[in-house]
Amino acid sequence: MKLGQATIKDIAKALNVSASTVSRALKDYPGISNETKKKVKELAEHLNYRPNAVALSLRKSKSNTIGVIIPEVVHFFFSTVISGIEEVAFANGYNVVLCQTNEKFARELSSIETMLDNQIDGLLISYSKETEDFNHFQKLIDLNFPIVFFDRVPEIPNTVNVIVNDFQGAYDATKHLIDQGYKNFAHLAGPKNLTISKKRMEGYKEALEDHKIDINPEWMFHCPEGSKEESIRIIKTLYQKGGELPDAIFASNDIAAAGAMVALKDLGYQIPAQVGVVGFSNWQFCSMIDPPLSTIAQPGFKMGEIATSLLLTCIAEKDTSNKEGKTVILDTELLIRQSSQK
Amino acid sequence: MKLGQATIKDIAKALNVSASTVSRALKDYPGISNETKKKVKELAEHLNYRPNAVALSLRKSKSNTIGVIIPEVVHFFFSTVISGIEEVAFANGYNVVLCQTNEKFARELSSIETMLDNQIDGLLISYSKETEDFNHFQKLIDLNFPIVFFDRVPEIPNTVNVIVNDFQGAYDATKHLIDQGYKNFAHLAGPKNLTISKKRMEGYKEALEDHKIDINPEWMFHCPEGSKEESIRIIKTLYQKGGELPDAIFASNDIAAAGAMVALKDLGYQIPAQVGVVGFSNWQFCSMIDPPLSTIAQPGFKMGEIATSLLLTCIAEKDTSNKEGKTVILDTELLIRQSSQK
DNA sequence: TTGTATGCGTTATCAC
DNA sequence: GTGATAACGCATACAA
Repeated sequence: MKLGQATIKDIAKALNVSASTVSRALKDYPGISNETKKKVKELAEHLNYRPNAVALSLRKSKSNTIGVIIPEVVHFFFSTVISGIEEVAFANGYNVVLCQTNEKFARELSSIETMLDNQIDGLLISYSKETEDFNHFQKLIDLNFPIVFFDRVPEIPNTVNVIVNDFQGAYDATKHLIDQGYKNFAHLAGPKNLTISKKRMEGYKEALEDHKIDINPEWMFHCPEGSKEESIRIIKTLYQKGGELPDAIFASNDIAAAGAMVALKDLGYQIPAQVGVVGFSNWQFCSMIDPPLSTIAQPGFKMGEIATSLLLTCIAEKDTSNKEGKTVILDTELLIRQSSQK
Repeated sequence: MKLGQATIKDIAKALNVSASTVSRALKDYPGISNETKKKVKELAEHLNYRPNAVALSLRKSKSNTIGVIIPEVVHFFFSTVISGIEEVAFANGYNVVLCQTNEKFARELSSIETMLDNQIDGLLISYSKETEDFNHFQKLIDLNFPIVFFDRVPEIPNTVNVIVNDFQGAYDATKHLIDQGYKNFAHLAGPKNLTISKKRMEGYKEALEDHKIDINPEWMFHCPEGSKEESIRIIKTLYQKGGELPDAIFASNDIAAAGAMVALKDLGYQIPAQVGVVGFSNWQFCSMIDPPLSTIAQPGFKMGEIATSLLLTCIAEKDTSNKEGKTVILDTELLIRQSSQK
């Protein structure tokens, strides 16, 4: 009895019945006398019997485990999503194995391999910033393997995705700045290969166009890192040049926005009086910094919940060859704080 | 060939050899002709053969998986620890299954059960705020099951733990406030049943005693939630009473400290001129809020790395009945920002 | 009502 | 050099 783990065999031996009888008794199968049922259950209880999930996986070719791959746990938004995932998985008897890629493509590949080796029943994934080739996903999809993408979704057909309405969020943020009376707009954009970056930029552009405001391409900055330091650098360089300068900044993530604020304050600019700033994601710090940062809230927990529900459905319907894609789009919410109220 | 997963049997059949031959060929066992080795390996490559980890677990009674139980992923410190854990686990061929308890005791119990059912090789755990009874841990320890506690460690003998020097960190923080010339000290303490709370309070007290400063018991507040709102409530209530008031606050976590700052600013107090504040943990937002919050940095990533290394050692030495406990204590670092510089 | 045989994928232990 | 068999823990088709 290693590790106190009693097996069906142990029970069978002790009771002088066969293993199958024990197995059936434990699951209330018909055709087992109440007496043996009782005996078996009592002993099982007494020995603290718990079925070996590994053996079950092998037997049933089902692990009741889903894999989750995300870029970084430390990212507030993703940690929120994880909570949502865990909640639904747990409630449905599923385990969660987690890998973070640290935004590395190689890590993404190897994580998926390992998870498949471990016979996960399905995969939830938000891919890395380095990922530009989607073959590894395509293979899984071709095999009809249950997979749901969230937040960062690949541009391949017939996938199941959960995203937020990045376009609308960016549009709302930009429109809000316009409504506040700001005139000259700059945008700190995310990594080029992420759809979310593109959508946010499109939302930004469309809001400006709808209000007949010129888009200055020199005031669009790509921030591959997405770090505070990066945007401090960018904003300082821009504002130190002098000449005509933006009085409103929409950043595609809060960290970049916070960096911009640091840079602006360093240079002596008043926020929001002279420059307005809006971010994206609603990290915890947004309400704590000075001035509090207006931003677009994303429903991370909900995204996790929905993605997991969809995945469980995919798993359940795996054999019904229903290969249609589907994309759930969640609404964002504009949170107006001081950084953008002129 | 479901899901494209070829098995050893498939290879054996295709090559007209036995499964054992294939198994041996793949692992370069002695006594296999180079020719068959080559044939087997080529076909394996071609079929993209990958060993079924579940079958291996069952066969070897070893899953190469470790369980990690933490209170909350959204907690910045814990997410840092996770990164450290993943790094070391990954580098050593281990998988990580993750459960968060959301600070619930019941959830902690059921998570452990499920993980054990899944035959994890070892457990890394930081228990919930609700956990006051350690029997579930004691059972595992009695069975010699590999388990390492981090950050929040139980008061039971012969456990393996990784913690930070909470006492010293709190002492440093308090001494720093004293050195800055603050006179009247208040403390926002953590949940009573956590050792870290006690240690931090002890460090706080000892620093005051060492400098012959009176400890006002009415200015020690327990913050079971650890939320911003909670400390706003506490601080507002305190300062609105009037009379003699503290001019320095040491909070046992950054969120509470940030809440205190919000409350103080609302009431019109100048930080750090009138009141100094120091937190604990060094969340990301500390450097972004106004004024930037002085705090005690904890090496979360390193904690994760060390805890995992220790666990892997425990797993390796499981049979050598070396039941000695061990506690690794990591140094903290005082980060002096504006909130405490008079 | 219960037992026997078989298989999930792999490998260790014999045997030839 | 290679193959047959058993075993890890469990569930189930088939017998009895």
